Amino acid sequence: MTPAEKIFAIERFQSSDSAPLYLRLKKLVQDAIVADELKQGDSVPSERDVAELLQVSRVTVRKAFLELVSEGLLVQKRGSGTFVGNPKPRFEQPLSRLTSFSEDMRLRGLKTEAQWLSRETRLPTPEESLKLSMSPSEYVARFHRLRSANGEPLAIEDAVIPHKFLPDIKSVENSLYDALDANGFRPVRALQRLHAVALDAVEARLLDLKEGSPALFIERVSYLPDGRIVEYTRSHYRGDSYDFVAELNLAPEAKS
Amino acid sequence: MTPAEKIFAIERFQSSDSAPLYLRLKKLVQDAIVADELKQGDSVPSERDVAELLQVSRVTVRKAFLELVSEGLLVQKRGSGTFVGNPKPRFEQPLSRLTSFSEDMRLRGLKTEAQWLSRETRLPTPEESLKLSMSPSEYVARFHRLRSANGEPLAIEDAVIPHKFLPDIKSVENSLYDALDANGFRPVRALQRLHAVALDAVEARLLDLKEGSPALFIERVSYLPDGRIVEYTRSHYRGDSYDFVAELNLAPEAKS
DNA sequence: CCAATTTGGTATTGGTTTGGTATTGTTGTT
DNA sequence: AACAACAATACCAAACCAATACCAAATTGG
Repeated sequence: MTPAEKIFAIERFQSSDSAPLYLRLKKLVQDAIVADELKQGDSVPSERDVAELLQVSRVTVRKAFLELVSEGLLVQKRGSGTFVGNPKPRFEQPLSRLTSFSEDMRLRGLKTEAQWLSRETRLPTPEESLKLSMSPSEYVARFHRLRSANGEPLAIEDAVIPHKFLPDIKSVENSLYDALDANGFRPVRALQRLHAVALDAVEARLLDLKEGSPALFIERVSYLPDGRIVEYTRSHYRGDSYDFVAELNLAPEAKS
Repeated sequence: MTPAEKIFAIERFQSSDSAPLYLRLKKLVQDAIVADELKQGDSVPSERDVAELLQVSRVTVRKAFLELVSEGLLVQKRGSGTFVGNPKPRFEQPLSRLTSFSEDMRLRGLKTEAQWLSRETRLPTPEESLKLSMSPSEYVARFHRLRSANGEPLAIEDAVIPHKFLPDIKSVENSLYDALDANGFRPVRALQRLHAVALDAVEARLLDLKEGSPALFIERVSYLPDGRIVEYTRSHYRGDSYDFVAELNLAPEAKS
């Protein structure tokens, strides 16, 4: 018996409960998530498979899944499947702010400029497909720019957005998030990964530095409320002019 | 039977697993690397050869190889072939957790080592006085160490604590926060500032890198519940092995 | 040096799997 | 009797998987 068959066991589903079938299934999935039997990112059996396991129609399964999707517990993608979403940020308190470069600079009172290196609609690279969880045949909008503040180049930013969230790439003038917001697709959270790198010749020239100079490399994936990935951005921040500041709180589980 | 034929044996490839062919092949290669059957730099049979061995199309093999390439496990060169890459593990630290290096590594189940570079009580430098908001005539305890995980140097840490919070500097064996906790002075929050730097000759030698290699420089000031500053630490994390990860939430005030 | 060969790289197509929608029938409630 | 909720069947379309065919860089051998 596979884990999925265990979770979607007809015995769990059939109960003395007289609730409608779709509500019972909904609760079954909720309980499995709470019990950590289904974790974020896990794939859920297809609607047809669940329908067969539980001996109900696929539309009944669908109705249950749709409610879970609207609550962020599940994420669905036609042709791909159904996956457990991330309904709640892992940390109890927001510790860092999700802002775009423009907003960040504005908050600091700096005048920003952006030089377009590339702004185009094209197909994603395999790596971008993976990070964005999208089909390689689905178009993306790419915004590649050199960001400066007070006339000084500070960062190279390479953002990739699924085209469907930003049909008019010309609408992005300064703030990427403003443009996404205008289309009703503002991200609410993101996962960011960063480490130090040495700039290659091209990057160094753009940032007015020597090849090999240290830079902060940041890779970010951001999410809509319903769990869909809306942005994948890679940035290089020059090491000598850009500090990231974070205010931290004690991690409760770190108590020894 | 050559080693390659053994690795890419159709028996290993065919399994009861119902996963797509390309994912099975991907896993086969990953497993061979983990088992050290394929080592860094080894050449991998050509796509056509693997396709023939496993009786699938070359594009199916290609799809598996492309994902492995994007993850750094394989490297491809047209006309030359496919080789095992250098998938060195990268350590990750959540950027939003206030933990010491020891706790962080322990949470990951890694064996950590620390080599003392310096552990002494002395007067603070002017910079340290400023950061700690203390009198230059007040003693501090300094803990300067090279931190490693699994035998590999990862970070240089230079922590300064006002002496009054840590009278017995010998009590710090592994975790600085454990020792502070034992004295009732565990920090509850911190302000951290980070950017990329190039390692100088001394730092580079400690971390087994070339002078000028990129590193992440983190400066942290942490606070007791009553607002007193309890720690000022400067660390260098090598850029090639250490990722910081942050999960972010939308800043409400950033709405435009 | 150059043609042939080997290798990775790309475009296109068709079948299958998956989610998405429309419509219809049954049952309970008002 | 009318209506809403529940649950079904049937059909549509996006995405994935896997194939064939062709292109081009790099290597090899004469």
